[in-house]
Amino acid sequence: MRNKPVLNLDHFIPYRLSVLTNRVSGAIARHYSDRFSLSIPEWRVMAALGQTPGLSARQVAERTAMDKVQVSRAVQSLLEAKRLTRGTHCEDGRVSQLSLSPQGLAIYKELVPVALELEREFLSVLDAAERKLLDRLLTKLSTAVPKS
Amino acid sequence: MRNKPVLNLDHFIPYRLSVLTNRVSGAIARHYSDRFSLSIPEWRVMAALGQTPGLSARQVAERTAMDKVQVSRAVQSLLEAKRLTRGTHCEDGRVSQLSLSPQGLAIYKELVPVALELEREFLSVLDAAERKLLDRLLTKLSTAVPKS
DNA sequence: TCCAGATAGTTACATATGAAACTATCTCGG
DNA sequence: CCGAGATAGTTTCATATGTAACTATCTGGA
Repeated sequence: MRNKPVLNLDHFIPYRLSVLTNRVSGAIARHYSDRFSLSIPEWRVMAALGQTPGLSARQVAERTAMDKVQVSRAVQSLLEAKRLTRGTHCEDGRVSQLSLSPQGLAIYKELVPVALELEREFLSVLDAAERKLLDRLLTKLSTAVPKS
Repeated sequence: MRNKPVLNLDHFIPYRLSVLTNRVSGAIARHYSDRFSLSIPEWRVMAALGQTPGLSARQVAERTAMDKVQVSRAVQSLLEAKRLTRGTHCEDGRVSQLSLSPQGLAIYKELVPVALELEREFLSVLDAAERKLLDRLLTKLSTAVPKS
């Protein structure tokens, strides 16, 4: 006698991951959108360029796991807000070179501590060993899903 | 001498969670959208009702962490596709009673094993102890983020 | 040198989404 | 019994997003 197969959402890991992630991202996004009206893609682009200035749009896309259209749009609105500068690679006219402008850098410097503090709060329910473990589990799991 | 604050995305847990989650959700979504052209919200509604028939829209929203507009739209398109039935609560005319139709149930029964298999694959890089740990960490972390 | 791909980035279009306003129904105090 | 909220669910509207088509530039082989 086969009983009907059931999927209990409360125990389904992909679902739980999704709910948790959306809440965390939402909470962080609220901070920087309130303060600087930055969208999530915009903030990601800024974070990538704050870490590594001079990246091309494609490189930003790779590092942030965004697609190139998203990056293109975020770059455009950041340029309009004068939070980014864009040059062209000297040897390849297709490639852009993006960096934070002074204004962009100022925002970045103000937001980084906020982001880190929110992460700290979020992780505060875990002790040091658990945090290390979480890091390790995320690394392992990331290898298990296809990049695209 | 203060150096500039840096946020390394590769070590920023909220960001890593987000990338991982989007890849996992995307991989799962591809399966059921290819096979039955179900959107993510639609599948979530079906999963909730497969587990607990007769829920109201609000209850579905609570259980799936979706907002009521999303649920309303998903329900509407599922009704059009005859994958759901809707009645009205006998004592409160505002409240709907949603269940999977026979067609909906057939789809649900076909997709549940697929979802579980994808979860199994996803978790296959972890051993049993690590899986238990992941479960525990997710539970703990979920208590650390505000519901809305 | 020239042209058939490849690649970087943008644009256009159709669809998805979220916030706020709206409708319908219910509840409760007077 | 009636009217001021509360609640369930829908609709509207403005914006965000993904896919596919497009432009511009580069590369490598004939």
